[in-house]
Amino acid sequence: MQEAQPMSPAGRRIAAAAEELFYNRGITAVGVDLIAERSGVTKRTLYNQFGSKDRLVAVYLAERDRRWRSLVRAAVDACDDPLEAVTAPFEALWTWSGANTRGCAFINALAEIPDPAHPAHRIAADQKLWLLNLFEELAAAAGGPAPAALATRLLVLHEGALAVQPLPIDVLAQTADLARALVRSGAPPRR
Amino acid sequence: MQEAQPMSPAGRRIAAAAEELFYNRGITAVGVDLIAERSGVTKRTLYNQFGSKDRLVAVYLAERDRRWRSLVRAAVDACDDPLEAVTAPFEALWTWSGANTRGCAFINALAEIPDPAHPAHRIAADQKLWLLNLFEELAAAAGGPAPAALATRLLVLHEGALAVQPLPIDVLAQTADLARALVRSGAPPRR
DNA sequence: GTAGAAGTTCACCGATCGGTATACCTACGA
DNA sequence: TCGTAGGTATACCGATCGGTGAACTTCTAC
Repeated sequence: MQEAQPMSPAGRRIAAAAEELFYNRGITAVGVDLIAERSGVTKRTLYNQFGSKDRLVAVYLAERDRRWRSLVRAAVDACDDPLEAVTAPFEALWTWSGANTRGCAFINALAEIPDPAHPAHRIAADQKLWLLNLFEELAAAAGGPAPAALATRLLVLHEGALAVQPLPIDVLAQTADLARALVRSGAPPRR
Repeated sequence: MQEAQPMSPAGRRIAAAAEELFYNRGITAVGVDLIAERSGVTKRTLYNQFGSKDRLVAVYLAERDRRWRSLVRAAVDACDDPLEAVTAPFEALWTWSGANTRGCAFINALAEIPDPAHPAHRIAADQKLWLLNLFEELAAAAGGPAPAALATRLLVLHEGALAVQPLPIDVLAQTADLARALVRSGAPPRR
């Protein structure tokens, strides 16, 4: 998984069009013909570059994942205080979901692709597990009492904030506040 | 919207098959032919009963919503302590999502149906707003200081717990614990 | 005894799905 | 100068999509 995909100009245009369409309209609902037309490219070129729709879907998610991770990493690295760093992904979330009202691309992808054998399924699931792991590392580094439990709770908060994005309510600031409170107080009562 | 749908036997079989298929495979990915075959019914009958696929999708979500709400209502009503009642929906969630690993049907539907004008979109969105409203009512009844803010946070927790369902991690118990801690810390001691 | 609702059978519709075949054009490096 | 990689244009494939038309059966209620 180390390939830096030296995409051709046409390949990049296809990937960009695919991302916009897949995210905003859903993966299954968007046909390859439409993607080709939107990127000003022949269907033949699309298949020369990506081989199949499934592979294009995987590239779409992998590329989005890559960009998102680098945003999160940057937010974490910008923190001096290790306690502050734990909730940095929530700050990144603020930046990431600007005017998006379509929720999380990876959760949405899991909704459309139930098959665990599909490469796109793995990419989407791995993204969540990566974040969970990051939370745990950061929590441990901050010296809290139960880093794994805290990480689980932060992940739930994070995914919850994303999940309600399509609704006409503003939630991000409150969620970030709650996350910070959780981190500061250590992990609340184990039963 | 008060119709109690006196469905015919065939209609009920169609609705049952549609629910199973839509939930487990995704709405767009499932064709009407498959639903008809699974319910042992002709496509003609399906269209006589529901008129269109869109309407069948709406019925699928409405029916699921109805069942879910009655489960939540029952869980709430079973609580004597109004403080305990606030987190009753999390207990209902425990019952609701038995072996489900496909997440929330309504979030998934929103992922596949971006068009706000689609009836199914409204049903899915309304389900979340109903829960938000319920949380606020329960929080207010319990006498807490900021019921609206607490309700928002509980909704985020609830949706987060559902959203991570497809992942191989167990989260429900911890989320319910956190929800209870939130309620307890936000409300003044009873009597 | 008969009307009407519910359901079946089966053929059919145009559109779109993911994917392929063939042939041609063009810029560029050895 | 020539091969080749990247791209275009166009036509095509079988399968499936959501949806319809028309005639026939079966059961039930008035």
